[in-house]
Amino acid sequence: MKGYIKKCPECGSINLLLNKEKGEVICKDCGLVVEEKMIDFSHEWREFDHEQSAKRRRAGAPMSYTRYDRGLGTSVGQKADVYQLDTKERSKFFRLRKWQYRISTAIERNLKLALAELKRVSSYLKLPKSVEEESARIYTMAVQRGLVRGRSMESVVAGALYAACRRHEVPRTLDELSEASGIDKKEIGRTYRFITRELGIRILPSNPVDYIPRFASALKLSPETQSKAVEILEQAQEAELTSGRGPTGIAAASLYVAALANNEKRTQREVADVAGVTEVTIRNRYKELLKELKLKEQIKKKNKKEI
DNA sequence: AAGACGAAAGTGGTTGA
DNA sequence: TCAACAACTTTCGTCTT
Repeated sequence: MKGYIKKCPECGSINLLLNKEKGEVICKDCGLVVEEKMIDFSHEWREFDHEQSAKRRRAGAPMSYTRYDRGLGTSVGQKADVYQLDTKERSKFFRLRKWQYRISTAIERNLKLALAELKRVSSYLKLPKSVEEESARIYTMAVQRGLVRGRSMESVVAGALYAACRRHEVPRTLDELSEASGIDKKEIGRTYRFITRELGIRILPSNPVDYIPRFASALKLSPETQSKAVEILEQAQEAELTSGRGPTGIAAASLYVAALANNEKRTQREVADVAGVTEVTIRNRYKELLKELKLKEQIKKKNKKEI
């Protein structure tokens, strides 16, 4: 968590002060609270045996970023007990409750809506829990830093999900995210780039291999073909055919070639569709693969054997 | 007729002055 | 901030099976 904040978003100062007690990061120069509600993960005690540990442990259910209040909400009590108080106390009570309500309506109402949307999209895409949690965390930070302003909530949610997928190496294409969330692909890409830049999240370029299993199963290709495709992909990476190219295109071309070599031919159109690229891109990658890896011979040999 | 192939023009994003 | 550029797409005509 600490690693995400490098400088003050307001004045750009790197002079940040961490206040552990309050769980806040404050900019020394302009006073902006850069991040709040941080968690201190450090132990302030040590335990030497099971009994001590049981005595000292005091945490409850795990906190989840997928709950808008992280499962730790507070609300000022219900009306029932108010009537034991005198008039003065009672008005104080109502004042407090009003404030509580106002505070929660600001950030938390947004979060509540956003996280509902996030869960919806995430379950639509059948994303693992860890990714959902990560994206919720990213979204929460984006809200705290005011990055949602001027952008639609949904697009930021989609961007956060995309980022979380990439970080956990379960890549989904922008097209899939777009279909699931109903946000324009370009918009998601823009928001994704914006929030990762602003939050200083480092994302490795996605590995084409991560796409293979999903594409292969969508095309109903055999496991042999799938591993063949991975093999081809590795050769391609050795030959430095992969850098700078769209990972989905490379994955698609490898699958196409592998299917061809294993007599499970799929049309370029079919492969292109599941990979979310065009036939032309597949052709280009395919051509490079043939040229650089001399796969032509391999395929010919294979065909001869079949005959 | 469908699929594969390639050329040409257009798009959105990155980079370097 | 703008122009050059690389990757990718769209579109379309031609060739192959």
